[in-house]
Amino acid sequence: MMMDTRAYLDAHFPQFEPELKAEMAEIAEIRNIPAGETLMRTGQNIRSTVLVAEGRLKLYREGHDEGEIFMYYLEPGNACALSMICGQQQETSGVMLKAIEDSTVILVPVKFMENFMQRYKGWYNFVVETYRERFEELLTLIDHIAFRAMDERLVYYLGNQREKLGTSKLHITHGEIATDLHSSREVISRLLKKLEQQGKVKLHRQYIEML
Amino acid sequence: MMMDTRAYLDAHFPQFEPELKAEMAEIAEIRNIPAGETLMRTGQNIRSTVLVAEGRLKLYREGHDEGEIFMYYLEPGNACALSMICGQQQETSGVMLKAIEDSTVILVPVKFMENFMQRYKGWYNFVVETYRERFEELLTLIDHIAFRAMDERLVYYLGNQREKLGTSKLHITHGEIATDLHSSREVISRLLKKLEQQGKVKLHRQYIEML
DNA sequence: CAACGATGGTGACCCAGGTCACCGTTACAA
DNA sequence: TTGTAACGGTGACCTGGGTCACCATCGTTG
Repeated sequence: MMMDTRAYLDAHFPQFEPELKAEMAEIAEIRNIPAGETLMRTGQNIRSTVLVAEGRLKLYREGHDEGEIFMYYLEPGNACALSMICGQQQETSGVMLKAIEDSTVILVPVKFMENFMQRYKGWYNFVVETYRERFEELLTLIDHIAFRAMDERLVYYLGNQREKLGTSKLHITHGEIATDLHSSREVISRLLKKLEQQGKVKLHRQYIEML
Repeated sequence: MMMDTRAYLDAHFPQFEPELKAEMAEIAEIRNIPAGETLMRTGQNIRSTVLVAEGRLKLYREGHDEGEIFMYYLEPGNACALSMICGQQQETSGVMLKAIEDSTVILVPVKFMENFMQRYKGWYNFVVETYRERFEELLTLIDHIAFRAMDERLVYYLGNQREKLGTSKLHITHGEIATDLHSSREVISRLLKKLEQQGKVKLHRQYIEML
């Protein structure tokens, strides 16, 4: 189904003022991203704020030499906090955005940010709230990797997945989990088995059932 | 030396519009924090944005049960990004602010934030820039603890200290470094000695000289 | 059906770094 | 002067988790 910018804004950004949505519809660009594709921000400077209209994307922090770590999901109604900030300079800051479902994003050139900020409370609140949430999320990530052991991180990860994906049958491979937690498949397999013995999950081929 | 709010603003926040500074001087509160004192934000909700006028503070992330990790310094002219966000709800988000020098902060109640944001470009730019810098800093922290080994983190830490403190004689104990990196004194001592053998630093009692 | 790739299980091994125990040195206070 | 606390050094030991090697199972495609 093909929708136009205004329809997406109406559907997922109800808190925006009608006039704001009208202005945005004029200037924004729509982009479709097929599942699996990554918007690497490692060189290509995004000069637009990214609003998610459809689908689901995963945001990763990339290590200096190979390796990555999962930060958080972006869903319809969310925005990429980084893309709101990075705009002015082409700082790329080793972050990777990957679509895990076919997704649609709305790109609003950053040059309008300041103007919208001053004229629309709906936009101001949205931006502040976005920063706040992502900041919290990064702090949570920091204390997980700094203070928690892998088994605890795994439990948290699985809980998070269930919540975000809205199902307790997680169709995710051990290898993917290992990538997201920046660990290795073997370790994740071992820990999962331990969780199964504790009766917290049930392992199946291709998916994990949470109990 | 006792200065008033306006004098501090003139000294360290030259990018603010004169009218903004005038308004702020009316409503802001000044607080002095002696060296060593901590503004724990674990329960006490800061309803004000914290601007640093004098001194130097360290911001830590606290672990769930004891333990902490150093995030970054706040210096005159900086603001605590978290205090800009957390304001509305009393979310405390396990962060600790510790003065390492006698410090003075300017507290601007958050209820003025939105208003200033819309009326003063100087304030808007300051806030956006603050978010951007701190976000970057958190991302850097994340990839250090996620991807780097302790020796590399130590080197980075020392370089950072030299830069921020403006001297290559670092008056800091091994124990403090261990706390900041969330490691243990013995490990830091061993790694420092290795760095000394590599000719990168010279160890003295009470301070470390960087070469 | 055969072959291959993706997935997952398992044991053996290794190592960074956390912990423990203990000691030496320096500074400062009683 | 003598405690005493802070600081720093060092060896012994342990463990979480990363790595390697290899094998089993399943689904898909030629």
